[in-house]
Amino acid sequence: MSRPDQNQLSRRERQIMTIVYRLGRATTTAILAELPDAPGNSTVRSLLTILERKGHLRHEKDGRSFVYFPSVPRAKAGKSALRRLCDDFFGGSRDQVVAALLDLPPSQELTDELDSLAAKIEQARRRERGKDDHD
Amino acid sequence: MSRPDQNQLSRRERQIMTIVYRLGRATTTAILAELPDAPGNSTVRSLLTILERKGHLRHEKDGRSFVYFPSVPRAKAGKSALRRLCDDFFGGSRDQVVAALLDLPPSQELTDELDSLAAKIEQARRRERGKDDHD
DNA sequence: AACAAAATGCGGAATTTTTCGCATTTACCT
DNA sequence: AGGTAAATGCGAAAAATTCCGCATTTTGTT
Repeated sequence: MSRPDQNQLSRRERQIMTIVYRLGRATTTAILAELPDAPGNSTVRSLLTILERKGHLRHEKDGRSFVYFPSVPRAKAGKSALRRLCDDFFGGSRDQVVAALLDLPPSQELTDELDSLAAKIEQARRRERGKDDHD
Repeated sequence: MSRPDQNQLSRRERQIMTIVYRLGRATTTAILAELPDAPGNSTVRSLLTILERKGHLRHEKDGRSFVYFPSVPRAKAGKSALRRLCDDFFGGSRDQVVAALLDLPPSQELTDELDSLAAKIEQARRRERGKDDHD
């Protein structure tokens, strides 16, 4: 019924998390540059501090600036996000997600990806035949 | 650089939009029931009104209550969300999204879906071979 | 048509977010 | 080592969000 996800974050917090995930690691300045309706530098730092206190971000020192990165690795977070998206917009059907994915932006490399994709399907199939449960 | 999406929504607004998308259509009460840390009934109505004014929701009257639904159809919104998720968490690679999707929560029906899925891939493949651009 | 139950609309209070300036600390360069 | 530009930390104001009570309207029922 409830959702432990980032839906608890405030607007700015969320925007920042998104940017950090997209970038992988980022300094205040880099984030500032990506932020819509960019606020002042201090503002961003405040938010970063808050996000860190809340446990969503961590940071390392690089030279004289802080470099922030998600405390939950991107792959994992992406998976959660995907699960949510799947539930919220596609009735939980991975099937439909893939369908949507396939006709998303018909780009150059899609064709190439298709092969790799088919291979993955096949692989998953085999894997699925092997066992019945896990997380 | 900027993002026109729902990242502009406030926390509650977003939570509500999510619920409405998941449910398709919903009354104040239904939404209230799904909302984490459920506030009062009036509160939800306020938010709904705001979301409607902002153009994210619409409503019809059913009996004596309002039934809200997204002004942007679920399929379309889902696609946008998917594109974003793809960019933010998977470096824009649909490939990786599918990979993540496949080893998400290996459930009962996954196996069945796999077939349908493979078929879709094949279909997309053919479609892709046929033409070079569209939207 | 009168009543009761259920919904809506509104206005403003309480809380959270968001913002920034300014003092202080830190790393790089000469 | 000293100077300086660049970063950080903090505290508090401004703005936005969130919340709700109460009056009013609407619908179903008797």
